[in-house]
Amino acid sequence: MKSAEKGADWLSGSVRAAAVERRLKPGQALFHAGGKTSGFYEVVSGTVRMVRVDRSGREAVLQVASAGDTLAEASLFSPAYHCDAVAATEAVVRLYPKSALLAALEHDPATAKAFAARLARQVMTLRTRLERRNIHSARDRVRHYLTINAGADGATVVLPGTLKDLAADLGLTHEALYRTLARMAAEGEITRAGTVIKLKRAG
Amino acid sequence: MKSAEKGADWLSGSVRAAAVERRLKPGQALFHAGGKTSGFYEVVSGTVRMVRVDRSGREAVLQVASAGDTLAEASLFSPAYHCDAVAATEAVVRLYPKSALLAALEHDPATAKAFAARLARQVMTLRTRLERRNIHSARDRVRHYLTINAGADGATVVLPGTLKDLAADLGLTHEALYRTLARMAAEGEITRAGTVIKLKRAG
DNA sequence: CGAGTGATTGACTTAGATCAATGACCGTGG
DNA sequence: CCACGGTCATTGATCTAAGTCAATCACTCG
Repeated sequence: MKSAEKGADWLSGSVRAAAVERRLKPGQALFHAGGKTSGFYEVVSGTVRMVRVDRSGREAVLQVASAGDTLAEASLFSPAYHCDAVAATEAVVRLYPKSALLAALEHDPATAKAFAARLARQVMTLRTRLERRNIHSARDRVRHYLTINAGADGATVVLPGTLKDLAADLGLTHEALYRTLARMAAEGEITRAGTVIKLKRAG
Repeated sequence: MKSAEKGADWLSGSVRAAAVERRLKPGQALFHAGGKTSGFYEVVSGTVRMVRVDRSGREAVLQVASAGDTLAEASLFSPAYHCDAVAATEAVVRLYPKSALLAALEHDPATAKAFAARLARQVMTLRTRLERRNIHSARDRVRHYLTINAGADGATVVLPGTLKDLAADLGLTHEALYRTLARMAAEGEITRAGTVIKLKRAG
């Protein structure tokens, strides 16, 4: 329970030791486009919104980061931020200073490898989630999620959060998800016990 | 025009020199789940489909990689592949051997940094594309794309491919995209000249 | 014991998917 | 040099799955 040992366990102790926490009020900015980059962040609690605003005032959300998510990794390799980050709620973030990270990349192959590994896995799961969004039917989207997240037995899925969270992840309204799951259960395709779903007959 | 200098220009010469090309017929497998990992790939031409098949035969597409895309970066950090990769068309891929990459990560900080930078940027754009898919209205999705991809003047967007390609990227049917663009043009929000779109009035 | 949130189901509406047809282009082989 | 097959771009008509609005019940937390 040493304080230096909190947070991202995929970073070496020296980098974690250099981390700095910061508390944000809702609406408070973490950084602005054009500002000098100081490192990348991990959201400890609350949610932070990354927004790109073009010169004519149009806004576009690039990412909404919640507890456990990281943000602005790419800023490590850029002198200035390319978007704004604003707390959407009361929030706590942890800054991993650019200098510490880059030094580790240079001098500590193990950390470099771990960092690259994490990014590569992130790329993989993001690509998969994006691919899922290409599926139009709600039911097939749910199937995609379930088959990919099935446990070792290839049939049991334990949801990490609420059904509403899952609905958001799938890009469905919660109502649509409830109905889809209800139909799948009614037709014997799945079995449900609270937050645990079991896949039944194949295809 | 040296052959060792083809392909991913973000990799050091030594890694690129170790690359191996392979030609695939449609339906031919590049690797299988459980197989020993040999490295990650770049698609030179054609398209390759990554598919996860669970034990009961259900399939789920994880990624569809086309010319210029890379795949299986995460396999660098894993002893075995976790999905199948199958050519969807006649295709040519380039293998960057695991050993060469990992050696570079260990001994060549510049390459490690470049590799991490590429992954970080990929994570960023994937998150943005995923965020875009959270937007329900076709029109707002198009707006999101346009404001984020506007050029230096904050108004001009040059499409990288055809409108059909864009439609796929946005998760819309091409018909829906044509109609949406037509409406936006009719209402003066954009101007269009072939593959170039200009944003007009703000908000 | 209220207030807040998740889970669920019903009724209604609509944006976008589907199906279909047409014109513009473009490369290519005879 | 041109006809033909292929793809992109575009527009119309129709249909439906999913979004939206709304109400209820179960739970948990101060």
